[in-house]
Amino acid sequence: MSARAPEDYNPSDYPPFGVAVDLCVFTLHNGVFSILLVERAEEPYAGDWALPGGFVGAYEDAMQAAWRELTEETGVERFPGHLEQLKTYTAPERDPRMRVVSVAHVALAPNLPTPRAGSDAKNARWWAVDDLGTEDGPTLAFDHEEIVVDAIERVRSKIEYTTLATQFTPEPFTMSDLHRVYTAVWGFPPDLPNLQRKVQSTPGMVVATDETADTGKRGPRPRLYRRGDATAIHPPLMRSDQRRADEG
Amino acid sequence: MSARAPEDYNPSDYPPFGVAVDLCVFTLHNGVFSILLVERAEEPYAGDWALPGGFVGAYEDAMQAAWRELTEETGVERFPGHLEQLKTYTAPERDPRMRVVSVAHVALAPNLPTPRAGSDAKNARWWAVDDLGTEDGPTLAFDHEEIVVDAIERVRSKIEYTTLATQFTPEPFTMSDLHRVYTAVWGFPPDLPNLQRKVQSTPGMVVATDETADTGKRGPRPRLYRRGDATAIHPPLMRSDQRRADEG
DNA sequence: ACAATAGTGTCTTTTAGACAGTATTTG
DNA sequence: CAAATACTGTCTAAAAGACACTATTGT
Repeated sequence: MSARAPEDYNPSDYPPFGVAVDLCVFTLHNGVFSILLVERAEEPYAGDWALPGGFVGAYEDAMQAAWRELTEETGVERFPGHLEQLKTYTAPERDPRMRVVSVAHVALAPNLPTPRAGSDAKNARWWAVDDLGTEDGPTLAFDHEEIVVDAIERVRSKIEYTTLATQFTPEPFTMSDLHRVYTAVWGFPPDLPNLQRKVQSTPGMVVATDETADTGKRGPRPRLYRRGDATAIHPPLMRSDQRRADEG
Repeated sequence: MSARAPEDYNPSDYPPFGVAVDLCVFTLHNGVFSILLVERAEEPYAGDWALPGGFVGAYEDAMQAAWRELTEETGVERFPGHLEQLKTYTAPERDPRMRVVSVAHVALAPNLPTPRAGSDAKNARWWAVDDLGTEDGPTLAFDHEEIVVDAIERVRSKIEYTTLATQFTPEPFTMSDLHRVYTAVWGFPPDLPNLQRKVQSTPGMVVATDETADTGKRGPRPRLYRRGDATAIHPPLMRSDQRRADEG
């Protein structure tokens, strides 16, 4: 991956860089934990799938650039979810055209619409996270596979110790909705009664409304909740045994 | 902080950036949780204290640049500790001279020597983390105060759920040494017997040697340990009640 | 002998995890 | 009324937290 330096290379050779933001936008699409990818129309990696993103402008920081790209790429007026910086990828040859570093971000939102393919002549769609890396899944451009792997792990672990799971479901929501979020993101169902106990005993994670939902299905009408002010779950809500893949 | 864009600004104006790495190097200096800062000799911010760092070269990634700076700035041959990326800071006006983004890193190591002031005509020293932000502490240049705050929180939280605390003490070490690490970093002493139980019940966190240390002091000779392969502590070791400052 | 330190054991409280049981609504 | 769903309650096991107690070594 690393480029070979010429013989007369002096490490105080500081080239100009392009600085880009890349976005790992996650949602629950038809209940399936999914990520937004765009199909590349041009070389390099034409036909492969890439993270949406773009360059940081002269008068904005990376976060502003990410918000800007987010509304452009998802086609929503005001992106209704959460955005945070993930990590910066800087391998010298990550883009064969020029030296560019990518400040990757993670975004979460409920129920985003299927992106309009025609907006800028790029094909864009949701991919099930579970299909990535399989033969049903996309081939990823650049170092985007590495970025996506990091992003998925970030989301899966961050809903353990923060209230971010509530960002995946529109308000108001039921406890079953939240349970579906955890199940979709983690890939296995936590115990619903215990989840409910934990969520409700975390001050400020959710706020009960006095309304109930009409699910159309039989059974009692479930209570509706809204997001609270709290950001942390303490102590965390853990995916115990299922968790054998550790990070540093 | 954000620069005003001119009237005719087009966001597809993508200027060249400088890309730097900044280092938050932490150690236990005489038992005190400390960070390495260098005094600036030139404008801007002459006389203020800054994080060590430098530009990323043409043929290296940020991690390589950080390792390079680390050995240069600490004056050790091979830096004996842990290094990881923290976050990237990209505010347009963070450096008044030019547009430069900083990929900040966190480094941890045991007992680093006091840096030689004369190496490159810059004054460099360890500052007690507790003195930062007080009148005994340094004034920080650029946006380095923000970076340092993020870095401190990263270290304090990361020794909860990883084995990184063992990076702060030379091998071999005693359980009291580890206890001193947690005490210094967190600012309060966890219960020693419970800490010991937790550390020893985490498979691969430490490996007992069959040796004991001669402390010079009275009391039994404590057993010596080395670092194990494990990186995660699961479930985490938490700073319970003392922890009222939460992060997102 | 005494004081300081290392390390073990034990008791209590809390929490997670599993799951039974009850209530509510629709077909 | 049956079936599915929402939700509460209960039991058990594990872990954290507090702290007593024993053992070892130097003064």
